[in-house]
Amino acid sequence: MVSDGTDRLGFLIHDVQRLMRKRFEARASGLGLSSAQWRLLVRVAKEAGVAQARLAELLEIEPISVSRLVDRMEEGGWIERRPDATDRRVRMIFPTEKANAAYAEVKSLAGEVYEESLAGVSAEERRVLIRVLDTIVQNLTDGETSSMEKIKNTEGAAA
Amino acid sequence: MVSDGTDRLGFLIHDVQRLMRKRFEARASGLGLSSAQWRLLVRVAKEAGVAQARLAELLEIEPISVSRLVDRMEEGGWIERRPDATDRRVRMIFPTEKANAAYAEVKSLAGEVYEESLAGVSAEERRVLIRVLDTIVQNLTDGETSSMEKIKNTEGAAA
DNA sequence: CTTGAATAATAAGCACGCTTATTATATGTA
DNA sequence: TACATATAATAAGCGTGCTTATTATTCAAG
Repeated sequence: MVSDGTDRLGFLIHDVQRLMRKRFEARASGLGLSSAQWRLLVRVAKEAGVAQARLAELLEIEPISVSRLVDRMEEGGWIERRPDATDRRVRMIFPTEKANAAYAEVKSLAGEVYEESLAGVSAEERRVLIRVLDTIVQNLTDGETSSMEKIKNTEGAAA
Repeated sequence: MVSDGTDRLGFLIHDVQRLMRKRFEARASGLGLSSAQWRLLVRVAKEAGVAQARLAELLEIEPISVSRLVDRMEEGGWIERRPDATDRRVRMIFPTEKANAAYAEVKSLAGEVYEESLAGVSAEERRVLIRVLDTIVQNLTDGETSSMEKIKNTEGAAA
């Protein structure tokens, strides 16, 4: 059945993501914190001192994306880089006082955006939404290292 | 404590969008068509000769974003710009033969990505997903115009 | 110790969204 | 007609993701 609406899934997800980001950033613009920066900050708040490479894993983005995001966040005074005593390649990332002070406020602000988004959506529908989105992430994350990576690694790996 | 998972909504939507786009572009990379270009192509296929400004409305992105997207798609041979006889400001956008030839293939390719994403998701859950995403788009689109006169809640079925 | 592979971070440059500003053309009004 | 305003498209430049390549450092073998 093509008429169940799933043929619009990509368009819908794309629109929802863009609109939610826009709405969040309109709210947070006073603070100078983007939604990508907020995502990173949440991780750093939970694991102060985390290495950038680990952050890239947690956020599921590439290390270079973390690097440039951290550049801007350091400029913005949200985080700071400190050297790791045991591995000089590593930069440990810590939230600043400014970040800790703003954390609760931004979190509740994000919550507001979620509530606005979900106006008129029942508790049961919300549960289904979250469950299905979790499933999609798993479906798309699993296959990521199963087919392409294996092929790619066969060229020089277990020689 | 409202631990229904909606506090992760922004993160989930963001991840799903990124993963779906990545998956689609991995499939379509042979054609050289990105997901943004595919979205535009769908519109142009339905309304050949549409003006860029109208495309911006339909896609809900800014005219400048359309302008640069169209630049790349013209270079890629997917669309062509033609002058409008009655308004010299306007560039009418037409799909090329290449686009028409690839259309069905890319559409089924997008469908494959949706199916992979939704593996293990029941028909009922899919219906809820699409309905809720539609609701979110409406919730977030309404407030955008900042107009005072909104005709929302026009759905007759309140529960 | 030395060599070579792996890892952490970064640089360069692209796609696609944005805001703000500019150019060309159309249109409404005095 | 002439002028002011509106509209279509584009330019410049930023943020955030990416791929590919480079540098510094660590680690594993010989």
